[in-house]
Amino acid sequence: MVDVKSMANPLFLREEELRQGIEMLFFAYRDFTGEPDAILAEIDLGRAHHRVIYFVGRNPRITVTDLLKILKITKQSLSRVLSQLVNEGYIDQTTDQGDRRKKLLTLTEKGVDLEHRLTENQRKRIARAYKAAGAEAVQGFREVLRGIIDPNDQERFEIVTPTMPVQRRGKG
Amino acid sequence: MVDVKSMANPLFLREEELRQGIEMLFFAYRDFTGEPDAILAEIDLGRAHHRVIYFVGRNPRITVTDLLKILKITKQSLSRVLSQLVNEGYIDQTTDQGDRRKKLLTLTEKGVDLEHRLTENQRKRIARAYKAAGAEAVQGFREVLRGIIDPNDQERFEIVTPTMPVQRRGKG
DNA sequence: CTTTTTACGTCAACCATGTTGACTTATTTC
DNA sequence: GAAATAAGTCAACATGGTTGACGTAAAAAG
Repeated sequence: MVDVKSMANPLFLREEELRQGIEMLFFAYRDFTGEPDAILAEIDLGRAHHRVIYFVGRNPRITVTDLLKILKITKQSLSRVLSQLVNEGYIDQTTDQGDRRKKLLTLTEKGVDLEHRLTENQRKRIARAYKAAGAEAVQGFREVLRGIIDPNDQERFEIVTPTMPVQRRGKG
Repeated sequence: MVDVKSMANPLFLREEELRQGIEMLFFAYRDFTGEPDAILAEIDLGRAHHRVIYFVGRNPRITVTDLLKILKITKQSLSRVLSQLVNEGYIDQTTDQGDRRKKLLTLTEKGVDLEHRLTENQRKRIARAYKAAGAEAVQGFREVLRGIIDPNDQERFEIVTPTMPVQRRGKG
């Protein structure tokens, strides 16, 4: 009887483990976002611009409203960075011909280039971590992280069944 | 031959999977930090105060310098929130008797109370995700997240061998 | 066809939290 | 005694969020 709490809870939901989860998220996010900032600073842009460029790149022809839903910021706040990105030729705005109230946002070639430069570090960081941990750990990583996200946005990350079926232990 | 890239790379390090990793981190962190902000707003504090309270709670008698290393912000920036927290009775400062230059920071009872209120949501969120994903997924989550963190801080999260030994596949 | 709603934009003021730079005070270490 | 360390302070500034009010064009609803 070394650890009463863990005996009582087979999923190890001890305070300590939960706190480590909190902290790992903090450290991971801190380090994850740290690197692109140097590149951004050189061209007088900030982290907010990065987020916009990223999600426009990921969702070509996205509307302003939909972008706001992803970022969960106000339109006034978005406006500041978005208009800058349009003015400086990173993003194109076109009117939706089906609904002419909507403006569709797309990265220009210049925008795509910047996006790649910015996320290169992040992709490498993730790739390194994935490789070190192994495919099975990646699957667990995805499942837990998905569970942390608000239900609304969880759909974005359907659990992908691996190409080569992996036997799962526990409730499979 | 449906997916050439995944054939060539057994660890599924495809662009798409990496990007999903990037996005999941963004969404998880966004939602994770979202909830405590409401509580903080009521008592005229911000996220920065939360971070300080959290890490002082986790590291009683921590020095200012060590706290700065965790947060990776400037002392001027920390000073603003820290002095506020001391003034309002959330944190106690005592002089280290071994090295009287150092000031040791500890949560007061009031500070502990607030810390609990603030992290309650986050702990529940993590616990929910852990429970839904299962112990094995949690292990993978930890391994990957740890790999994302800068080497300097990885030591904080030694891989814990589970109470009940779990057989690992791959390089074990 | 008029009204209402939606999508988008804009001006203005404000706040939180980060930065750099310069300088001070104790205290400890060399 | 000099140098390094721990902490604090003042000032100016940048970024990126907020609320509130208001305007315009287009679509949807009545």
